[in-house]
Amino acid sequence: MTNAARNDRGRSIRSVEIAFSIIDVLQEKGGAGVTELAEELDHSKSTIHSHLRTLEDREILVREGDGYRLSLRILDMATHVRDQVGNYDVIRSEVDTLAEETGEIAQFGIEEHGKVSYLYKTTGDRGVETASRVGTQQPMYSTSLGKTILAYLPEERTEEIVQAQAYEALTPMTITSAEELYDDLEAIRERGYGIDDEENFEGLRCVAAPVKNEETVLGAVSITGPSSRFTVDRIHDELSDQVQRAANVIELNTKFA
Amino acid sequence: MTNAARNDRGRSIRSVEIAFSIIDVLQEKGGAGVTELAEELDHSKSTIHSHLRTLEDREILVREGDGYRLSLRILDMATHVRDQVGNYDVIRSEVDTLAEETGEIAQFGIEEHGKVSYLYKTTGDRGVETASRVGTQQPMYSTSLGKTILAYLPEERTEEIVQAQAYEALTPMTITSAEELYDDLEAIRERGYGIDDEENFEGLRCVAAPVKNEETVLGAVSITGPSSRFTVDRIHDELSDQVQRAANVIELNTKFA
DNA sequence: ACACACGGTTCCCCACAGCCGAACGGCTTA
DNA sequence: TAAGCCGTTCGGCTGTGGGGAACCGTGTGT
Repeated sequence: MTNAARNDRGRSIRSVEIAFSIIDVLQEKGGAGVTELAEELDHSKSTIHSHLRTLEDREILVREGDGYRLSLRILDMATHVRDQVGNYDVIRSEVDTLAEETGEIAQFGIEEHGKVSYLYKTTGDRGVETASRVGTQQPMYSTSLGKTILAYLPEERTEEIVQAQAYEALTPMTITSAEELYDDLEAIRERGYGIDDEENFEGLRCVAAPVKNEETVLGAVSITGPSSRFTVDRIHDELSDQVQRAANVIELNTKFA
Repeated sequence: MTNAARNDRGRSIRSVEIAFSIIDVLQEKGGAGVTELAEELDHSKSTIHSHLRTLEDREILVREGDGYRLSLRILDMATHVRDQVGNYDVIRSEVDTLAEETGEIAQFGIEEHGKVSYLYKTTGDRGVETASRVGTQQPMYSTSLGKTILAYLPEERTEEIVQAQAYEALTPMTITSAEELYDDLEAIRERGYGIDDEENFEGLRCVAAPVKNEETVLGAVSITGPSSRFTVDRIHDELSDQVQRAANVIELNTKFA
């Protein structure tokens, strides 16, 4: 699963690929040496060596004892990225509020590369542990965030993403065809919020509301909780209002590009 | 100040340099298109184009409307990096405590590339604004964090860094020679904590204590405040104890490599 | 104490990766 | 309709970046 040459329309730059595969390994392993990287990535030591030198000069990584690890410059990059997407402060405070009010997990996500990426997440005091972490990705078709965003993306882009999905059944409830998905998107547009009814993870339900203006969706806010506390009724009567309110506040404090 | 070929021992890989210069520009500008990048970086559009394609395939950046920006994958990388350095949770909670107790700015930093990099920072309720942000860098010789770390680095590395500095006088108080610096490092080792007496920024003083075991320094904790509230006496009598206590707690909860 | 193994580093050479220029296509503005 | 601006595609020539092998410095086992 490491090396997959997927998208071969047009050439890719090999040495850049190598550089980033090095970074990937360093991220996973949390540090490695020349020889280790060389055999892991199947390149000569000299090749890896000059790459490491280049990355070190760029201060992307640091010598740490007997190997290399990624440098804190990444943290600075992360701060910039965060601020570029939307009004991070507002997003954070609204998501935090949501988590406090409900005691559950609240999240904000956007679409990237046909998947949902989490920009911010708070775990309320009785929040269940989930796999998602800030910066990680989940499928669009199995999450309330993903489906909600999808419902408000430009038609063309929606089409593109819907068609490109592999539709793996993560639970018995997962949507596994483009048709079902289109139906659900329609339903979301009608009621204004999206639901994940144990479609991504058994025993968990989520509600999400979009942050958008007339033409663009920025992303969506969601709350996640165990089905026992998140009954379908409670979602429609109470929780949907809360996420929508949060989404509105973020919307109002966001300059759309 | 953007393109400086500094360190020419050994060859660097050009295309990787280009890729990262693109990333740098995208970080600064928060997004740009092919043509813009091409002239900014003085390369042909086709070159930039294939680089962008490569980076997009790697999901390092995303098409956003009429340009590209860095993707949220960076946030995930940042999380990993944070966790690799030390026990992030403990560092955060201790630094937070410090900031609460004093109401001022508390920080944790490590040495990277001969500079101090900030891993975590909290601004207490009356904390002054400073330039430092998480992931950014400051000189070793003008900050309490830098000098304190320097005092406990392996002799060889200390030497190397001390010699490599440019010693710019940021304020009238800044240490501007290797000799003065060596003296101060000696003083730090004797008393166990380092002081920045308006050496980095006029009107601000800092105290820092190292996090180390017998052979290694991980980094250092510091508090920063206006000289009016941070009198020299108060630093020695009271604040130095507080940073040292925090440093100790972090130390005890850290597995050294 | 020695030699051996293992990691990082250096050197040089050659193939081909990657950079450029030019031409193209799509979209907006006048 | 034409002109400008953008991203994209193409092909060719050149220099760069990848590989192999030899080197060095350090740690390890006997």
